[in-house]
Amino acid sequence: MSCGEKLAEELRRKGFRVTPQRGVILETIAHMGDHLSVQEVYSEARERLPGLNIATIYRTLESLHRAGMVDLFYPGSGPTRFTLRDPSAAHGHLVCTECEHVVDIDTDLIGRLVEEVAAETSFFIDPHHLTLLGICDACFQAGRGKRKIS
Amino acid sequence: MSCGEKLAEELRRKGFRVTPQRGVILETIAHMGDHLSVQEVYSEARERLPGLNIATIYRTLESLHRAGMVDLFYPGSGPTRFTLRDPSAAHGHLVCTECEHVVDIDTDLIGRLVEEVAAETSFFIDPHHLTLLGICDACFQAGRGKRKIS
DNA sequence: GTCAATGCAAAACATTTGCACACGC
DNA sequence: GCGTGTGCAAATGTTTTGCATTGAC
Repeated sequence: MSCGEKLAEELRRKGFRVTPQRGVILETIAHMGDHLSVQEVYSEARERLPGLNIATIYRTLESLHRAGMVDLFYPGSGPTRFTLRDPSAAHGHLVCTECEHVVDIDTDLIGRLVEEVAAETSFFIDPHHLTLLGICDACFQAGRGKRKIS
Repeated sequence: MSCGEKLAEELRRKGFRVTPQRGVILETIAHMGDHLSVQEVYSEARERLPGLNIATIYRTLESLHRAGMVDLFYPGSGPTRFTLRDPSAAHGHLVCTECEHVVDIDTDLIGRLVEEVAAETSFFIDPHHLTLLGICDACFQAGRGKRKIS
């Protein structure tokens, strides 16, 4: 059974209907990997299913989100992006404001950050939505951006 | 000298022109406090200067940002918000995804988070853009949202 | 058969831009 | 007077919505 089929089954198990559109969307997401935008999935999935409408991507994504199968995150600029959720692990993103590159954050580090903030503020960071903006090492080495509080 | 006038002078000192529009915008920001959206400033400032155009707010905001006088942040949903920068202190926001409420993060805590991430990933979080999404204590007590990794 | 999902088109919303004119410095 | 800043209107890009139809269960 392919990754896409497993996801389809999970979606059905959670009470959502599995249509050909959703099948193709899941298949596409499974093949494309993380940090996807709606447009990216749309372009790719429409090749497999030409009549597919972009509103369907948005609505499917909302269903997947309600089903707890994808996490959304908001890079500082540009459209919302999303990632298939691994239920067993926290997941976060470092977004470089210079090169737009997205890097995943280590699960353990997320756990520590969540605890640290919770201990001090009684605010519980969503470990599936953790997105941090800043400067990546490559951009810093290249002299773009700065690493001091100005 | 009012807060707005001080800000106008700072802006002029940094090489930007101070127009009546910018004066009113600065005055308005100084009175309205933190976590403002463009629309909020626009509504308020237009009462003091009726012809004011919303594009001017956007452009002024960009100038203020280039001048290092305001910081932008991106709550999980809704428009970009901004805050006057206090040059002496880091500044971050906790945004509750249930009630949309925004709380400031303590300067020391930000410093520790920045260091912790930097040590482990060689990625430098921008301490002026730090925004964390999650569940606030009030919403958790009220039974909205959850505090476990699902 | 019922109700959720889809396609289509239009609307909503935030933000940006081109251009002619105004005005701070 | 030079060049930045402004108003206006239009364009852009993302996301949402109403509505009739389709199709999964």
